[in-house]
Amino acid sequence: MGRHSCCYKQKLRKGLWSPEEDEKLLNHITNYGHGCWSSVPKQAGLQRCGKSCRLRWINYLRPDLKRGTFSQEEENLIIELHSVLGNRWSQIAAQLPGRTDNEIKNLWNSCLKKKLRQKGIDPVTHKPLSEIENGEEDDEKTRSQEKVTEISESTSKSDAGSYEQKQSSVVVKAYEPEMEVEGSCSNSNNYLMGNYPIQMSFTSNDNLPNSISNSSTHWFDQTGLKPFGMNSEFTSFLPSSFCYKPSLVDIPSEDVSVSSDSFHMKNNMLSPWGLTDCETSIKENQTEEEEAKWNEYLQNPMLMLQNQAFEGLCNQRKPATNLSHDD
DNA sequence: AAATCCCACAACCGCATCCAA
DNA sequence: ATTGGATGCGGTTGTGGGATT
Repeated sequence: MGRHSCCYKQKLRKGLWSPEEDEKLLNHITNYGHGCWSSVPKQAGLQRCGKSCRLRWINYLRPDLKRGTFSQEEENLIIELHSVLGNRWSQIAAQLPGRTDNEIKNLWNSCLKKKLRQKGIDPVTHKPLSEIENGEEDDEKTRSQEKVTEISESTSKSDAGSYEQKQSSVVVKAYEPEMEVEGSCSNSNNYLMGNYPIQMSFTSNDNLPNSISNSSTHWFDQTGLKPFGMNSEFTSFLPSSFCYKPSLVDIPSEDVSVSSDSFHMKNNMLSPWGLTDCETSIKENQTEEEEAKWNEYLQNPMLMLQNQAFEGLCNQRKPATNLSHDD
């Protein structure tokens, strides 16, 4: 027998929505908002449960829905995000404006899984099917680097009419706190440290706001879309999705110093805290830090892709504990 | 033309989590 | 600390329409 659903208990309607029901729900929410979903059906004059109304609104009636078929770029992004997030459909949907988790889940189950298999890729692990069959060990380093390459390629090829055309190059860096920093170098270094800011630099100022100068670096929040300090001039031109090429940003060694629990930025470098000379602590509690980082990854899966690649690159370096500016 | 199959999409179900009482 | 309602999420099923036999 099992549990009775709320609709059964209350003898409410189930199944497909009629245009009249849609109109009632749409009118009600347009006029009054949804508020408490459980009270919506009564207020809107619907013989439905609140859960059903919520779902109908989210998946069909919401005015900001994109509808229509998924573009190739959207499909690529879903595949990339799925490789990081797995079946966390709502989080994947959060990266695709106008798309719902249900829509993406359906697309995945009906189409993308099949496409991946046809390409010889296992849709669960995102590894080559042959590799799984042979039980081969992964080369994390190689895969991570390949992943960034793939993203770079897909973003550079994609959406040629919009953001990518305006930007000749955008580079991004996410900092990794517990990563050891390679010391002593006279030239520029790829430092891997810190965890919150993403740094982007622009190598062309074509179509960029005046505040973003050629070859300058700028700090953004974890989404990569909102600058620290909220400057509307920035947000107005930024892409609505991940339309930039992730790669490492070089920071001149004289601009930063690092100790075991903090890093220090000098020489008028732009920082996310709006200070030119600032210092921040790195949390000592590893468990909390890992948890926080995982939450961060969930909010911005691109960070994980980047960090996977960075870890791969970092593993190729010699470990070092001190940073010297002398060499 | 009818039956069957396949597919995409919509909706339901059950569980987890949150939060206020 | 417990409880129960509200909400969110992911897995699964149902439905309708087009393609195929």
